[in-house]
Amino acid sequence: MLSKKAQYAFRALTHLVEKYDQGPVLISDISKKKKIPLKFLENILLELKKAGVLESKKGKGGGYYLKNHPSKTHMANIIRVVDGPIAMLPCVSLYFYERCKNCNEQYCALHDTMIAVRDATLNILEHRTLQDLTNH
Amino acid sequence: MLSKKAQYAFRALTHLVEKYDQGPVLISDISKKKKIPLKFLENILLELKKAGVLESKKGKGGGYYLKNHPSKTHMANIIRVVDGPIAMLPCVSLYFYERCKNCNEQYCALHDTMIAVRDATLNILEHRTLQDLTNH
DNA sequence: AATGAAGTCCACCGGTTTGGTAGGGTATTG
DNA sequence: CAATACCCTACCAAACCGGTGGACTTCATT
Repeated sequence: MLSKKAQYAFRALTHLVEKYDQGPVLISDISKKKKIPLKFLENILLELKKAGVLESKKGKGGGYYLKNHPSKTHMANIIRVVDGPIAMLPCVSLYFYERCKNCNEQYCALHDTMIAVRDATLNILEHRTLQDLTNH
Repeated sequence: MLSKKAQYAFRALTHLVEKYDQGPVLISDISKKKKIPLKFLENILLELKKAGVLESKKGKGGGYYLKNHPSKTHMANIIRVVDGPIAMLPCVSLYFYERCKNCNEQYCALHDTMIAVRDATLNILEHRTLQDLTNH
């Protein structure tokens, strides 16, 4: 399940997509419009900035804005930044891989199933972008 | 990500599939063979029994065994019992549905993407069974 | 009926994560 | 230089996770 943080992130990003190319947006503005706790949102946006999804500008007239065109950022990317691995097991994760100490056996029974799940999931999440968040 | 509990569950079930039709298997036997903390395993097996996946027999010569043929129990079922929802959002979960209070909007942007992910995932997990755990 | 092997049940526990709050520091810009 | 707005640290309660302990039932066997 996506954490609340990730859901907040998507809501905030939706707002930023709507305001794309209209200059920086205040945290407090996003917070009010999308009803996200201000200080919590601050952390989320900062994290997204560090991950290269957002840019920010300080001082008067400052705020947050998308670094790239909405169509350039995959949903999978957002989830990874905020919630971590998408795969169901560390040993089948592409970005958070860890050797599976439990499957000492050369062949882990769950392995190929979980790879299949991962691929099916990524096939969707890596083809949908932030732009899709406002298509209606 | 699957919890350790779920991973233990699959390991234990693998053992029970191997011993299918050979009578009840001791918890302690599974614990040793699969290196799963005994008491923790106890909880897991009990949970699986309550969910109708396993049967047990008390007293001497007792133990746990699969209630149905391995090909009759889907992996999705196991995950739901042990870890809960498979879907990434409560509002797109089939078995743990909850109305999404955040998407007051008629149209939640994430909704259809997450439904697609859910369907792709279930398409795999509901077609693989416990029997697949030992195919090698 | 007594024994003892086995599952059942329930409470608890320490650590981590999650969701959230508070308050101040620091950099930028008008 | 002061207002603005980002940045950082610390803290907190509640839930969850992985795991343990101990008492209690049930049942086959003798």
